[in-house]
Amino acid sequence: MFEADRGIPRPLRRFCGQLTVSLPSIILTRVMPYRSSDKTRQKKDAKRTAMMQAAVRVFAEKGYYAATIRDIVSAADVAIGTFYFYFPDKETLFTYLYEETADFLLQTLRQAVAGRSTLPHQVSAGVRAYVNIAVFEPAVVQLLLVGGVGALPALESQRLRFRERLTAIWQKPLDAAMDRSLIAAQNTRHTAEAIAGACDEVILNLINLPDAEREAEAVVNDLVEFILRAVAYHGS
Amino acid sequence: MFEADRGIPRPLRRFCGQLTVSLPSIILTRVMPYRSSDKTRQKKDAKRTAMMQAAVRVFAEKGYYAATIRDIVSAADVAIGTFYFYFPDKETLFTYLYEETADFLLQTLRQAVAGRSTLPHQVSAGVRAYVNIAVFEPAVVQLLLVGGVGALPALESQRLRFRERLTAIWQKPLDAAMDRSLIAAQNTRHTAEAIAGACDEVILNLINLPDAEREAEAVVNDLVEFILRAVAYHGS
Amino acid sequence: MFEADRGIPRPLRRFCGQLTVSLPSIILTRVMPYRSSDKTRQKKDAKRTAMMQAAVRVFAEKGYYAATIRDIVSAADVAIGTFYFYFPDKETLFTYLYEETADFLLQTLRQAVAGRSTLPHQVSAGVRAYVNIAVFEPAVVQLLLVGGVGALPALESQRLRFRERLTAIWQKPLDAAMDRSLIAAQNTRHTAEAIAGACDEVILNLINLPDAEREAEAVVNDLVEFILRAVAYHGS
Amino acid sequence: MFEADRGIPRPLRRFCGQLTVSLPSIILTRVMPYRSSDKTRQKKDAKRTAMMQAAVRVFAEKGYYAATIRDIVSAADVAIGTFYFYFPDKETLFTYLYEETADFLLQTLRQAVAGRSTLPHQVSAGVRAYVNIAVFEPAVVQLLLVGGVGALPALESQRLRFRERLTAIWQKPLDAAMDRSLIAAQNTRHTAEAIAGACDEVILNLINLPDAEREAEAVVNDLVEFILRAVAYHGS
DNA sequence: CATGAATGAGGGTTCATTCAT
DNA sequence: AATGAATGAACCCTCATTCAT
Repeated sequence: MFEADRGIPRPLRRFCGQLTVSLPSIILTRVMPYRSSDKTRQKKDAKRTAMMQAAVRVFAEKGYYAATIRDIVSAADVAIGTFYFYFPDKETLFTYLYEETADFLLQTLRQAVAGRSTLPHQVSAGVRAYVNIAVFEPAVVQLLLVGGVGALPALESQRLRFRERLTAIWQKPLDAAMDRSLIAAQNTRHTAEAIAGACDEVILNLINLPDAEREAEAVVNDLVEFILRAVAYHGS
Repeated sequence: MFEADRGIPRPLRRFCGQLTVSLPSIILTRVMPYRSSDKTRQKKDAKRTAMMQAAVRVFAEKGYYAATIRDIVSAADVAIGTFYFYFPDKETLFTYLYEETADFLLQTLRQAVAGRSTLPHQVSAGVRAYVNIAVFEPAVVQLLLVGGVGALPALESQRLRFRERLTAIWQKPLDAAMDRSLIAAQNTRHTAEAIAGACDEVILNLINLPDAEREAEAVVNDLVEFILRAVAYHGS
Repeated sequence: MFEADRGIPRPLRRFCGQLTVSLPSIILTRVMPYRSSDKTRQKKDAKRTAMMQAAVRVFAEKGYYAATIRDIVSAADVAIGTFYFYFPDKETLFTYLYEETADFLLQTLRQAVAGRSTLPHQVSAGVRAYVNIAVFEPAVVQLLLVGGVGALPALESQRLRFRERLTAIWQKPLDAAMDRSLIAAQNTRHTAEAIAGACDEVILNLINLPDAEREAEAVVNDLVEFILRAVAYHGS
Repeated sequence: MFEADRGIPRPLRRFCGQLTVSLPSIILTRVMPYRSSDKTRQKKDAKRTAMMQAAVRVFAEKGYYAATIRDIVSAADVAIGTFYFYFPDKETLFTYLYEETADFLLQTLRQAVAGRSTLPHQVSAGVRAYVNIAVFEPAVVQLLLVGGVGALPALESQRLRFRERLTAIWQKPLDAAMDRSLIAAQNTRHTAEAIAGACDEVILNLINLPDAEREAEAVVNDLVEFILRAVAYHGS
């Protein structure tokens, strides 16, 4: 059914594969633009990025409160003061990382979905993109789904916005499909929420498996089929 | 389709309505068995129960780290020392409350599902029970889905077990139905995970609504339909 | 000339002598009224008072910035946490102590002056009161004149108000005397400032002497004569 | 009475007016003598001087502790490292600036007084010089009277020496006048202290006024009269 | 010479926990 | 049983100082 999709995620996969290294440079570098000697600045940016990577890992693993600045700086192998040279404080950094990470995830999903024209392809691309990120950059998913839950009260609204936007990504193609009577009549908002929650749960379980990468393909297929059934899709 | 279900949740609803008061006495009292004069023990149990109720509320609202012992004792209107008379420490209490709360939720779902014989009734009863708890005892759901996420590292395995058991509740009837070819062939494990995640997300969103109670019925219906479609149920 | 004054400061002296012990109970105890078992409260108040005494000493000796919470608690022989049980934070405590100390000093001067009817007696009583405090409770004077200078920006206005009120104490009798033509025509505001500054300087020097107590009498006399000459007092 | 004085401070006034710019080069340049190519040295000296000016301003405004090296270097528009090229450390610089500033003030007063032959002229010239500095170089006065109070314990003896020398400047002409019976018999030490303190207080209040410059003349006159009355001067 | 990234001791503050009353 | 004063480890953060470039 989704054979046509097989080719789709290749670039994403490769992209995500790079992510392990390059994600930070991609999602974390457009910070505070400032000029100085080019070399110095590049080095500084590189270090900031490295520290952010470390911070994402630590926050993802321990959650906001349990993660201490000491944890982060020792993960980044720098001194405490260095942290405060690059970032104003723990809360600001966390908020920033959460936002950037959410943007990265949402953008990736959005592009994956937007690039397809039929619902099955859209669902397949979206799920596959999500799974790819989870497998190759698990810290991203963990930060969003675990590390940021029950953290700062100030973050709660940010978290809700993330859920909202995530839901919207699914709801949009559903509305389009319902308009064209390709899926059953339904409250697409609730459906979209349910899809988002379903993906999260399955993917979090996937991450915890010893060899997530091998299971990924099956998970993608099962999730896609689950979703297409759940929305009652009946091809043209 | 689910008219027959209407009667089902009556008892649960009444039960849960009481929960606002009695949940703690119900789910929280089989603690550390010890004997003394009957009256004394009863009084003591009542106090412990009251403190646990307070603790659940506080933990659910603020999460493990942000909730302080002071928050809890002042919510329970006792002194700090009293806390340590009844409980060994913060972590132990939280772990215990999480376990008890999980048991309560799982038991309720399990019973709701077990009491029905067809998949639609089972799904309907399960979802309705979950929604009921969420609406009438939101702290329970919040503690399990929010307050306990990213909290203690020690809790992570407990959380996984909870997810496992929650998934199992859905998987069992699915396996039965698949055996009887009432649903499509599928990886029921993945399906069950997806259903659990879907319910969580939709219900968490429900709780955040201003008048959750009024929306509850629609949410139940949408979720049940979503699930039955997702498992590709085709009546006998 | 000031023989009549000889009797005056006796009570003050004795009072101030007690101050070494009782000043805290006098100037520092009308804090946050709250009730509990009488004994407990008394003990708590006593401890708070003791800690305030220690804090005054440390702040007076080292100044606001150089004084650390650790200095204060070790001077009071308690743990760090105890400090924060009694006081909200360093700045609040310092501000409070400064205010209370200023009130005590000003009130004492004001009463000394108000109790006399002729300018020489007023000047004599005022100076003697000031010197007494300086000799028997040097920390009070040091806190006001040294420890609080250049401390918190927030304190600067408080310090100015103190100087203002101190000046006013001198200016009032001068205005009265000028009205009755007992002193030369002059800008009493400037004169009062000058008197206040003169007293501070002489008294600070007195405190630094090895045996301030013995020198005190001479200082009082010299200061009184200085002031009476400076205002050009000519007896009835 | 003091008309003859009018001419006296002219040069000082003009000098002090320049001070706003040139004081640093005047009081701050005889540092650590070392030779190199003349031009280089000059440039270096200029930079050091500029940094010292900035430091005086910052220290005067914020006090020793609240002033950070970052404040100073950003006021001087250089990098942090540059600070440590010119000065060994914060404390040494402050101590040095305090000493230099004190020398400048004392020297100016001493010269003003030394240049007159009668007590009224001496007092007038001294007060006027002090007021001039306060008005045209307030940072100097503020550093000495505020920024250096309660700062470093190590500075305390230096501060006492400054007070000592300041007092001596007043005491010397008083002793001379007393020898010639031009003033009443008195403890000139105490009188000199009182005068010094009186001047400080009045002048500090002057600085805080919105337009100190306009008030300056009145302050000078009032202070001079105050002092001459206080020492009981009776013209030849 | 000048820079500014990097360091880490040390300061203020919080909060789980203990224990005398 | 109940209280709440007392404790101190550990947290976040600042800032004087160093040193490679």
